[in-house]
Amino acid sequence: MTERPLQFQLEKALRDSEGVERARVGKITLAGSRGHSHEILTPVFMPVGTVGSVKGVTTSELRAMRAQIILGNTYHLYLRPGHKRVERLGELQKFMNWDGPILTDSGGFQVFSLSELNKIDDQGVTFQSHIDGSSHRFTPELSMEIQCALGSDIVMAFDECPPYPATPEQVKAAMKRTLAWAERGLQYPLKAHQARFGIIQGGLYENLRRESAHELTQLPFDGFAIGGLSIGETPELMQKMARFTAPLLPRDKPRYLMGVGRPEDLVEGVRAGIDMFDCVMPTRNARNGQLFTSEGKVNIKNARYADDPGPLDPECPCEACTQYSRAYLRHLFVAGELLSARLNTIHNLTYYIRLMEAMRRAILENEFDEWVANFYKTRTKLVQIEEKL
RNA sequence: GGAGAGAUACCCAAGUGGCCAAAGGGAUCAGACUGUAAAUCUGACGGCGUAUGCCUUCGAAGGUUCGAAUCCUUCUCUCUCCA
Repeated sequence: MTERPLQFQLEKALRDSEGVERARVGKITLAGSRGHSHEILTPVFMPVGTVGSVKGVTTSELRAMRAQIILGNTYHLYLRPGHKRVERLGELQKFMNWDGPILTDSGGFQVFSLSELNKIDDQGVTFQSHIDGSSHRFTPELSMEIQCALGSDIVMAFDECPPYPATPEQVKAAMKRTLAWAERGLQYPLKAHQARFGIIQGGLYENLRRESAHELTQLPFDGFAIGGLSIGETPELMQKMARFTAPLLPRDKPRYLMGVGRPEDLVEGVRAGIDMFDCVMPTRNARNGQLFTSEGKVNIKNARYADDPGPLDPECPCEACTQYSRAYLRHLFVAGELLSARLNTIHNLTYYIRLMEAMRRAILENEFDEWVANFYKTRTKLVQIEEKL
């Protein structure tokens, strides 16, 4: 009897005031390729490495900050350097020298983000490459073929992420298509170690989310993702939909909120009952000079840090915080030094990963509510200081 | 000493009678960023005001004109070439 490529052990779940299971702690075990299994402690934040690189940092740096799993992107790696080449070079894990697990996004998000360059029909999507304008056709089958070649540990279904705002009819059509594509993708054989996640769509319509979850969870996926959020709606609406959708997903499988988000969105996501998150925010914002700290966000380019000899975040153990001053980090950013992007990225990812670790600990120690209250109190410290000035 | 060119906002630089508080770039200041077409994008950038507004500015002083960064006179300074 072959083991499933993914097993999820729910260690603890807290109930909210209405008795619904919410914030939870668990352990994902992935079979892994080449006989190396992986364990992921949840809740977890997954750094995004779209083109086979978490921008600005090495894989040894990712290991040092205790990143447990990272993302790669099907569409981007298919275009460059080509999934077959990656496979020849030992699959994505070996190619990028990352010994941990990898989740690949299916290219579904690019249906949304590159919407001006594509045409969707029931069979698939015809893209124009953002690199050279050449035409490419993606189908659920091709997405699976590419992810199979990449050898990722978690394979995402190829979905359609409709834009926001969209009419119920549009969202419903995308949701139905996502469902049909999910079933087609499941027919495609993957490697033995590869787990599959389905993606719930339905926009901001509760009935569509419910229908999507109901249908999709009948299919033999190893985990379920909530897609189609954080695409322009307010954070409050996004959080509300995540909170609505999370309990619709099986309690014995991982729940993944795609593309989210700000630190407070992660807190609200965990509180809603989500296990996995990914977002470009810590890496992209790092390159743009916005840093997340235990006291709130810091725009390191601000003039007020020019003479600040203190650490970026006194509570952070990362290299940027322990070895350099705010004044120096600001100088690096203003001067356009590459080291700025690297140190900022190391810091933001460290902050995100430690945030998840802290939430996991708080849940296990039955202190989650207090922890959340304290989170909101301390992270507004900078804002309060500003208001006083 | 002779000939020529020039002086515009923090810097570089357009502008040769009204559409000019003055293009563009840089610097500076601030903001945004949510399954990465992003080391990207947006805004402010003489002063005051919420503002249609008012005040001060294009080397200096004076003049022409209804109106001047723009035309005239003188002065100051800078650069290039020739001696």
